[in-house]
Amino acid sequence: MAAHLPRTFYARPAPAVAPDLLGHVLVRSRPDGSRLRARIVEVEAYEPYDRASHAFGGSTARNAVMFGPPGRLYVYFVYGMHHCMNVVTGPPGHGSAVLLRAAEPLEGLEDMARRRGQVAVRELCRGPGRWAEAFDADRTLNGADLVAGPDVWIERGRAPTDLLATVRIGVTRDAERRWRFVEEGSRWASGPVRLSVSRPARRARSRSSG
DNA sequence: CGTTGGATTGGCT
DNA sequence: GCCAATCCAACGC
Repeated sequence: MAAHLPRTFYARPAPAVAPDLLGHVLVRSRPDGSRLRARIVEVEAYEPYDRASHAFGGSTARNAVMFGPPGRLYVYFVYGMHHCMNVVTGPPGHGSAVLLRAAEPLEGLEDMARRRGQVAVRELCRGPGRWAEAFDADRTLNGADLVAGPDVWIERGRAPTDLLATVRIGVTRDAERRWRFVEEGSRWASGPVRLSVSRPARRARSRSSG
């Protein structure tokens, strides 16, 4: 099997780990022996001195995993109905993490689609809430070890040719930090994948139905 | 294809 | 009480 990313990979600041995660593959082993696999194309970094982070203000019952050792999964519940998956980074006690926002589904697509409902393959893991649902991730997965645990891990994948750093999505405080990292041009991402929106090449007169 | 608002729980002030 | 690291359907053009 492909090599897991080692603990040292995660033991760095979130804004350093985040872009390095692009291209690697999140794997979840299912009880029946099958696997879910998806290639990471979009992530966001959160640091404890950053008011957008759950860790801002210190450790609580909800965010305690963020303050534990790096290389664990931090799963939280939001908006009363969605879960989001994060990778804990930095030295123990630091309180930083990388939000997993979007991925290209590689294996177990039928399993994902069963939970996601009748949606296009493109929609299976495009967005943190969608990806968590596709991977059947809830708070029972909170704290799972990605390095030594048997259930979920990250293996090496093909690095992107180019990546883009933009502002984070849905963030209102400390919103100016460009800590969202996305594989440039990826059709699997949940937000902008280009620096500027290019004007549609509309020659002469446009046709009625475009 | 863009924008808008509702859903619905729980964490923290 | 307030509002959130979101998603989706409904609308208007």
